[in-house]
Amino acid sequence: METPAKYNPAEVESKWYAWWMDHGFFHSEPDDREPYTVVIPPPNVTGVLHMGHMLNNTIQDVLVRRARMQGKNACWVPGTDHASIATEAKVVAKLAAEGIRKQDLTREQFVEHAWEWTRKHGGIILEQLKKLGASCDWERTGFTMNEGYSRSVIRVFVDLYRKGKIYRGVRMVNWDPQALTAVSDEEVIYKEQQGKLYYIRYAVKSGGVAVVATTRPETIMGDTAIAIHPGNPKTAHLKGKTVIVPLIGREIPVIEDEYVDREFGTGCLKVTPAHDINDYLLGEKHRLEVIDIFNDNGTLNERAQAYAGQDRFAARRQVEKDLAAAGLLEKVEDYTHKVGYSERTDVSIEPKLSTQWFVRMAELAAPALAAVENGDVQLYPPKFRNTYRHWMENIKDWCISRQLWWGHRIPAWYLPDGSFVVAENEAQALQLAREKTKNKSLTADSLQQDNDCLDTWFSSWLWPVSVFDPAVPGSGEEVDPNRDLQYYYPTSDLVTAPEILFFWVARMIIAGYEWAGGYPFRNVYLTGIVRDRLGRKMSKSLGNSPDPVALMNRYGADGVRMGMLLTSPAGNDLPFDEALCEQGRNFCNKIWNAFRLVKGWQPDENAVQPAASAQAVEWFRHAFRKALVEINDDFDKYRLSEALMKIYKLFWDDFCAWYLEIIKPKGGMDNATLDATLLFFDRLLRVLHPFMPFITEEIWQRLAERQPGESLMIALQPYANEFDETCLAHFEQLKNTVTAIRTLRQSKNIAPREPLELYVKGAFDENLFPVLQKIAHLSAIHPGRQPEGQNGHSFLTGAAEFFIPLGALLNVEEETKKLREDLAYQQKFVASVQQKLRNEKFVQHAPEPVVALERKKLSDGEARIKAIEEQLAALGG
RNA sequence: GGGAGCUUAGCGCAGCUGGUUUAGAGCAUCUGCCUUACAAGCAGAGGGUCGGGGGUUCGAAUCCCUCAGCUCCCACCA
Repeated sequence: METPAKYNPAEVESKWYAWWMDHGFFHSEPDDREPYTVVIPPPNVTGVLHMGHMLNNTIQDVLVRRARMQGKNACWVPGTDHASIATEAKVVAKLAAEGIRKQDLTREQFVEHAWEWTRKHGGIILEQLKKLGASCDWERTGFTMNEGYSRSVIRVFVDLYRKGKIYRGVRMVNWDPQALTAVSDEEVIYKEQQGKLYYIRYAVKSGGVAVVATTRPETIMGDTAIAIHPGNPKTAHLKGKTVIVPLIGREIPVIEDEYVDREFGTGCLKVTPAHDINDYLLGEKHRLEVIDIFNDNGTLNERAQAYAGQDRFAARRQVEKDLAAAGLLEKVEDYTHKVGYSERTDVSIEPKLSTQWFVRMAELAAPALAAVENGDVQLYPPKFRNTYRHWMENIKDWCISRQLWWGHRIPAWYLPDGSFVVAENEAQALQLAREKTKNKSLTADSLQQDNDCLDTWFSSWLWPVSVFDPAVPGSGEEVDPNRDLQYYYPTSDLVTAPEILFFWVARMIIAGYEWAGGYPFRNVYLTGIVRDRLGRKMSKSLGNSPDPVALMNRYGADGVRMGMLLTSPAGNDLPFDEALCEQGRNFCNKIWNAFRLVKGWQPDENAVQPAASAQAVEWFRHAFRKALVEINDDFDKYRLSEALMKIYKLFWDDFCAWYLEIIKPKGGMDNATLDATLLFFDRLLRVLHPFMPFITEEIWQRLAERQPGESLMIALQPYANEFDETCLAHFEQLKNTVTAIRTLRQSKNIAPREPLELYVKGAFDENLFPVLQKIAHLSAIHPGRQPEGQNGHSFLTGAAEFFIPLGALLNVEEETKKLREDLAYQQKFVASVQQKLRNEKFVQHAPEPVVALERKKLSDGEARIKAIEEQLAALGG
């Protein structure tokens, strides 16, 4: 096989991905091995790959590939989420562009359009993941609207209903007037906004005036009271009075409640129970009338009298004008406040009373809270435990109905009398309805299924269960023990964004305990949020996200993977910078070139292994082992970027810059060294493979003859062995010595290969002399004191003294100055250590090893001072 | 308003239960090199009184208090 001079990622990546697929390496079936399972956080079915996905899926792939190479039965389940609001919004927009309005379609027609859209766009994102190298088991690709999956969702709903954990109720919900649906609290984004505070005069029936401050003057038509603080003298004169709502002339009472802030505005609060959550609570408490003045689309209704039909914002301006004209507007102040916006449509949320379905959460949440508290489920980084606890302890009931068509339709059927039954299907519903009404002649036609869909998260929370077992035991019926669920559940690691810790992670844990007998995953790795250079979150709306596919084309998938991982410790934000991908690409290039070098070495049967090579092999063996131990430790702690950085340095610095340079043959390559080198390369590729799957497979296949179907991705990770610290320390000193010599050459303008002589005195491993001689380009190494009467440069590494004769090259003055500086530094150091040791309290209180260490520092320092003084003397200084 | 976290070289970070660290890598920067694996490279160098102040201790980047700045989560004062 010829080795191309340039590494071509595009070609290599598509080649190996297809080959891996052909050989079924991604597919998993239960067997005797230990399972390692990951379920993908399913992206929106019509979504497009963004940087967040890149990060998230790279991390998952690293974990999965590594587990596979540890001999585990790795199974990474991919799939997509039907994402009801997001998808429905897209379909509505697409139809609108074609001149079709949703309200002109039947539910069935609309859903068919949505399916068509899903079939067309769904899966694009999965194809993009393949380009990244994701080793998912594509035969298990899931979808939250699959038949089996839908059945689980419905069963779970029915099960919860029967357990009394689902109820229907009138509640204040976050209404999205554009999507015409309620959205959950979590889907409301509060934005700081420049608004106005209007001071409005309400006439008091018995004479006088009450001034009320509000940001929403258009809601006065829904006012049913004015509230004051019972202990506020400023408003005491209003107690028990009746006031008249401006413009519409309705009479409303003044109520007293401690909720009212005496300091804010005028101390007088208008109460609009239908349009403000706090007012609603006040209204409930004081049994106030509730007057809803809005239509679902945000326009005002007939109860707003003259303003009926106007949009809420237009009405606000009109009301302001009319109030001003009537002399009822005392003043208007600028006011900054926060307004809730719908995450999906970005229109401002209207608090609205409506009948919705809710899940009672408190009891369900208890085991899920305990799971994280007692460590059954580990969060990485652990700081999220606090947030998790806080949320779970204050959990509120979950509004699960959405006024949408795309999604799982709520399995409730209304009877002619207005009551309802909940069942898995229409037939069962009919049966229940007949039993309930004792009317055997009731027909399906007389049942009307609820029009709403379930919140997307009501299906996502079953993901780790349902992808393995579509038939969740939800109805209380006996379900066949499921082979896959038993084997793969609970999953091992979940990798996701912290922003959906509550949306999704917490609810999956809840669902796991409720229906699958335990936690759904052992570890949760919460990734950072990918931001742009300005620190803004990358998002489609800002258009500040680079196109991942273009990035992969430019830097190779391996390069981008490395770029994503290098600086993304769990839970920290990742300010994305293309330079990181560049670094990744450069590393690929380095690996490729190292391979070209090694591949070019032909074994020479007659060549004898040089001493330097033997030493280098011995050293690198230990260096590799040590790095491996540290890398394994990093993995155990989910410190992937640190693990990667260690491999990066191991390969680039230790393997390429030191090891390969030392063993580079001048003539023929001996077998012993070559074999060792090929083995090292093989081991390095194994450790690298989870991070950079493509280039490692390409090189591994070229490194030796392989059997058909043999692949690095199913090879085993090396085992961590004992390593020799002494050997590593000796080599470290060697490196420092070489660096000192190179620095000397640079400062004296001595060419790198100009031979020099070296005198060594003191502790230095003589076995390393051949290595030192070779890479420092020395003509000779003399053990012993520097020769008398020669000018030269002296330096220290560790406890060894070195001398290099320089003759005329040496600038005595400069050298003396340098030595004096060094001397001063050492003296200061020794002085500080002496001071410490003179401190009786230190010697008494500090543990013995610490004191001994200080003593050693002192004696080493004194020895160095002595050596420097001798050198100065030799220079005649 | 409540809670959590962060602040260490130009940048993004590591430094775990205080003592082999008078602070560590990476990238960037500067200097010298086209040395037949690699200029997407090689060799070398510089750069931080660990946000400010106080305390505990023989000893603090590390523990405590306090101030300042930033971030996130929760709540949503009209």
